[in-house]
Amino acid sequence: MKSKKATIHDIAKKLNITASTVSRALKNDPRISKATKKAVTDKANELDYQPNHIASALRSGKSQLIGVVVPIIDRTFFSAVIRGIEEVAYGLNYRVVVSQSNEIVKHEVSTINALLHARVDGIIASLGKNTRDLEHYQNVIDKGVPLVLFDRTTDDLLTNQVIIDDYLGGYMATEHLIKQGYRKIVHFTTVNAVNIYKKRFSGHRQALSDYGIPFDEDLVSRGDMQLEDGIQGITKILEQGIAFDAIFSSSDYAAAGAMQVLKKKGVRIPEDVGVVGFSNEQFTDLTDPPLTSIKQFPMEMGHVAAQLFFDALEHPNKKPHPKKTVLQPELIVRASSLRND
Amino acid sequence: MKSKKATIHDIAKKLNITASTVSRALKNDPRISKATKKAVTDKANELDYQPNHIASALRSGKSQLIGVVVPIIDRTFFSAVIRGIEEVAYGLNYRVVVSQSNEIVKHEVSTINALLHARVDGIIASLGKNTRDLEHYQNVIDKGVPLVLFDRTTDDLLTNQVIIDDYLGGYMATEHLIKQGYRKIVHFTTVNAVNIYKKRFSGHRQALSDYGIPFDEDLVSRGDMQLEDGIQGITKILEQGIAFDAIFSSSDYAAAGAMQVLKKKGVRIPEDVGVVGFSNEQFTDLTDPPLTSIKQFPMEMGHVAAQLFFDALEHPNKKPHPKKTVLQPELIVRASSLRND
DNA sequence: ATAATTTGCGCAATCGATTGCATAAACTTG
DNA sequence: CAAGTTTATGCAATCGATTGCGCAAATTAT
Repeated sequence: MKSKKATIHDIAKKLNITASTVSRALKNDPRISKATKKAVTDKANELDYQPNHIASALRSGKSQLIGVVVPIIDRTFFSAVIRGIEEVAYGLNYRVVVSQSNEIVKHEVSTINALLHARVDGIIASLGKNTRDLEHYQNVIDKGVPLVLFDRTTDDLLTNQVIIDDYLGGYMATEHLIKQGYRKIVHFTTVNAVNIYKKRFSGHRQALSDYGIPFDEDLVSRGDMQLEDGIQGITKILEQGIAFDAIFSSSDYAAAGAMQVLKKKGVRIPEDVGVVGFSNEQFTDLTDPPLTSIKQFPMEMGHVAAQLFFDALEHPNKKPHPKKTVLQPELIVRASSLRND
Repeated sequence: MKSKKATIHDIAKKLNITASTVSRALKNDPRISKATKKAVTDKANELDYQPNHIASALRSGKSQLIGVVVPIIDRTFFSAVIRGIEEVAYGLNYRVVVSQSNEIVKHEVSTINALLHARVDGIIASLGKNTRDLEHYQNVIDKGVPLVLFDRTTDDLLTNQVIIDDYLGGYMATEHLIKQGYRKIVHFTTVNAVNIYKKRFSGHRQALSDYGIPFDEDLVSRGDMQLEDGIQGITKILEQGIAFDAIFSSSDYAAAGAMQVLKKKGVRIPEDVGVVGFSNEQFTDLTDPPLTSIKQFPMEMGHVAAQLFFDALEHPNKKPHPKKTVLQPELIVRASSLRND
């Protein structure tokens, strides 16, 4: 009940030695005799001694905390990355503080500042969709706090990054559709120029070009990549009477929205129109038909991000050469794009 | 670049006063003159002073950290609860440390201990499916650390809880099916006796009873509530030739699995079989047909959990009367259970 | 046996912020 | 004007762990 937590001073008092000796004994300092070490560790166990992280954090200036900032937590992708980070961090006795920016720049800024304020030892983050001004991140770097960006990153900051090869993902998706015999491929992308979507778009165009299919701007639909945007995007294209036989959406959500519309109109998937999404969200197995998508290995991304973070932590001076790790995506073929002809 | 963080001592030195005065001035202590206060706050701004949380944590014994333990982070439900907790916590200048137990008891135990070790000011948790032994949680209570349980809770611990009325949810789901004219309702529940699933089951039976429908144990399928369990569960029932015209699954995932099997067999949903899930996961809009489900208001649950936490924090002695807040679920009707006859 | 090392441990300061107690100065009151 | 109050601030300890420096005792070398 009222058992106050034991400190090194309590141990010291019981053994008639000083706290310094206890501290050294616990840290296995060679200057302390074996006998004393044993006495100390025994007594520590007896008193259920737990070192006070806060005290050592104050002394060492390290909080053993990593701040993680994501746009939104309830996406399979981001929560899996977080899990990946946690796995590495916990093994090294670090805790993870998760914050969401909710895609709102103001939140992102204030959450970054709050984390600095809380003296986290570093920050691992993915940029919000609308983040243009990078001052708050530059501020992190300037303060010498290790920063790792993942997935939604930027090359305008001199810092470590982990990304997947979005260009390749876009290429694979489109190539797959072409090989299945689709030719007039609608592409869903964003209005704002987020890096990852731009790259997927590039990959898409390159695949078209490589297979001798002319690129048609009319087939590009721009929106916010949500379910609703997929619905509206495809509806508009149908209304305009633009002919198409496939959709490559840079988001699974928009793809799902488009499928709903198409099915309602009696368009058969994949017979009449093939559909490929991006991210391999959990629900891609559950749509009808199941949605072909690009898998991104988010757990692994989390592992790498954490490793880059700990590397940076160990070499606080090594700023000149930020590392950029690129992971390979994988095409997961499901029924929505499998035409058997 | 090399700007060391300013401390109250730096401010004090520049103003030729002591750190005590600075500290008091910043905390708006009435004993300090207005002139001094202004000088201090001005200088603090000038030096970009940020109070060191770690130092005050050491002094006050408070870390301004809430540990949150969930079985798994990438479920809409849990991540929304976390967001709800964050919203309240951030407003009160608290940070949230999120940990996943991954439904593994050993992880749950070690993560709880790690959080205590990290001196969090309290813990908000949801029990793992396989958690029987509650010693690690009892330990939290015994140490006087505020503990709030949500959703997957237990009455075997004397602590605050937030739950939704799972009994009512089960009742509403079944009543809805009955009102739509379904009579032979399969129920998916767990093998292990997790509270929430037991209550949904009770509600289900009560609804049957209230509408004069005999309960049939053959219609109950027990599994782990994942997609795969839904597939296997319904497959087995079909193989056994047990007649049924509806499914009430205590999990959206299992419901989705069952729907896949039924559609493959040519069973029409909702004409031949009506389906209702539970949790209102994001994908329930995306299945074909969209899945009727029970919405749980997870953000609100997070809010309440955080409030209970802060209440407990303010009244560390008030142990005798743990509060139990029960939230009302809501039936979200979609096409999977709408029979138009 | 004395000098030179090594071994084992204590002292005291430090990390920043906080706070009970003391004190000097300014002001009020009789 | 002396005594009592109030006002504004300083002093020093505290929270717990860590660490450079120093010093005795034990051990080894000469």
